[in-house]
Amino acid sequence: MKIRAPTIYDVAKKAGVSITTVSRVLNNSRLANDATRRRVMHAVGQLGFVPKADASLRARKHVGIVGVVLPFFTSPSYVQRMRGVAAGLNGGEFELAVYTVKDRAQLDGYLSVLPLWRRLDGLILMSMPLDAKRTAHLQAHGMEVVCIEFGNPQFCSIEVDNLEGGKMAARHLIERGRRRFAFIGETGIPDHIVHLSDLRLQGFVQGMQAGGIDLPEAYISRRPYSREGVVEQATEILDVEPSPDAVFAYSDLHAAEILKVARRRGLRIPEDLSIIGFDGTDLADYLNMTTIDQQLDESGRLAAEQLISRIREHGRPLQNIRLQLNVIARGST
Amino acid sequence: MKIRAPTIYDVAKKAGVSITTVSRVLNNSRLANDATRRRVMHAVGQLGFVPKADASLRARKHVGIVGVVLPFFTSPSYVQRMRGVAAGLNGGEFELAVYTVKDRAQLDGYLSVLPLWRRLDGLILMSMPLDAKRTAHLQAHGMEVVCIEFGNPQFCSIEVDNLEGGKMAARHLIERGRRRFAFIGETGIPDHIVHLSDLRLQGFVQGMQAGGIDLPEAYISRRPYSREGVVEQATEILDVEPSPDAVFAYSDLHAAEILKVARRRGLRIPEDLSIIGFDGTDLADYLNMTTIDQQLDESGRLAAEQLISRIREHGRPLQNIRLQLNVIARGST
DNA sequence: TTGAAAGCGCTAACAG
DNA sequence: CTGTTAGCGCTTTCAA
Repeated sequence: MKIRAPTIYDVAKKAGVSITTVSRVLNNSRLANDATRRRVMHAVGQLGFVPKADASLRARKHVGIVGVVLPFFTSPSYVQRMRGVAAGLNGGEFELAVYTVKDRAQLDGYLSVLPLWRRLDGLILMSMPLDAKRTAHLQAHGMEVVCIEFGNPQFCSIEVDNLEGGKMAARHLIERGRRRFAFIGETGIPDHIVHLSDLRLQGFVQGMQAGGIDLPEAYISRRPYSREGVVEQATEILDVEPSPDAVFAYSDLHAAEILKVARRRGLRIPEDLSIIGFDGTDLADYLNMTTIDQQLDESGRLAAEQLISRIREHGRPLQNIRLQLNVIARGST
Repeated sequence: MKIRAPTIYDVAKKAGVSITTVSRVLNNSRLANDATRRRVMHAVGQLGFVPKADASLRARKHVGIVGVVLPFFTSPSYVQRMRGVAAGLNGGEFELAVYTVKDRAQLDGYLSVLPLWRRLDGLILMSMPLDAKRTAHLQAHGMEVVCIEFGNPQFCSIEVDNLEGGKMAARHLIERGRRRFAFIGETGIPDHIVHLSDLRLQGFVQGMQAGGIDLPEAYISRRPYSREGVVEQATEILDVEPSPDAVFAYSDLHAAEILKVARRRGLRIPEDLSIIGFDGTDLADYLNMTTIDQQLDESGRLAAEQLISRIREHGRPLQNIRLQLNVIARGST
């Protein structure tokens, strides 16, 4: 039983000829006796031999693979985007290569090296910042790119108005008659990931100001994300006096954790405390939680579709799409 | 004046390093000082160097890509397995190619063609059945395989005792003093996906019998999965007279939906109705829901690790791992 | 973290 | 017509 993939050496041995002969037969050189040729081809068949180079050097117009670069797919928002991408790839004409990136250096490495190899027809960048130098590099090597959560006039992009999202949250809570607001978000996000927490907070503050409400520092909590961390954040925020009657969470994941803490404390939701998340994940649905939907699946699907259409026809006009945000009002507000 | 395309030798000379170092930089290996990396990339840019993919492929021991074949990653259980896989790939020495399969034909297509293609060092099959013919084909072409949720003596596999899982659910509910049980699961699962619902049901029934309890047909609901479908299933089951005081759901996703229906009906959980899910997903945690944990992340991680170790050393003994199931008791029971 | 040197699978001289 | 052998450009030990 062969374990390694067969090579021309194996074929040569099996056919009782030299590797040269095998090479010649495989390359249709006329320097090859017909009987020999048959012997070689028979061995090729027996071994199921496929020349290695052919496998990847298929002189195709494109290689049929698109890459997705993302920080991880631990959190539901990335998952739902990926789900959209998979849907947009539709049918499997393009394969999907996933690159999870854990720090700036690795990201830079991928961005500089991937375009050189030409093993990828295009790249979807999720929540990855892209400076002018990287952009130029990618363009110079003809790599098609779609950015999600990071606008870039040189490439297709799919974004959402995070500032407006914050405002929507504020408006929604104000409409619900809430008055003492709090925000729980992230900070210290590594610099290879796009940071949006502060933008949403800023919108939130603006939205509240428009309603004549203030957000004192004590009601703002930002910290690097971890499940335990959010529990602490929630605990601290709920302990502030007077305690808030509404919390806007940077993500549904944050909101879910806050909800748990609130329930454990015996708070009635939404009577004692309103909670609104951000993302529009399935999780929010299962938790019957109000959230700002940012059409995650759709963003992934669009990214894939745009990318493929640009791969097929390089001249296609760039699209910089801004998806609508919507409040999905549910039981937590 | 040479017209020849530049090679790593040229790059190495220009950057004043060895070809080894150039190779490492090009492959984004972590063994490469940042300054060195920059020097090399600069030389690459200057020379307009493009690595020859076929030479690389030839010299490589393996291509550095593992594939995952799975039906979709819509449901949290797949996501968590994928998360584990990503963790097991650890560091990016291997890239991840994802193949989502929508029907039997597509599965067969991938399984017959991927081993020939040689673009993959190994394959992780999630919830995919594998007959003798496919097995032989994969083996014949030296493809390393790890099966999750489907035992196969020819390959590494990672499984869980679903029958036992059903029993555990029954025992847990009996301990909680429950007496009128119901089961909500799936049926009509397409034949390219491993079907486990009935096995869990069977274990559930056995576990109940051991406790002297019966499960009449009316308390068993099976249907092709959809969110609305589960809502209907739950509604119907809760309408049976006398109504059940405990439900075992085939998956956490089912359980989540049932929980929602129960709450909407004003049932107190767990006083009026106990709900136990299966999977041990984060979702169950967020919902404070009891579940049978099957160590999803761990299964993915192990699969990746086993696969890589077999790729590195083909002779390594096959491992057929059976992971432990655990009841995670939470507020829903 | 780096480099020297021994491969990788295949093609291309060149000799027979 | 066929085999020997020296590369090709890149990767992978292994030792420093």
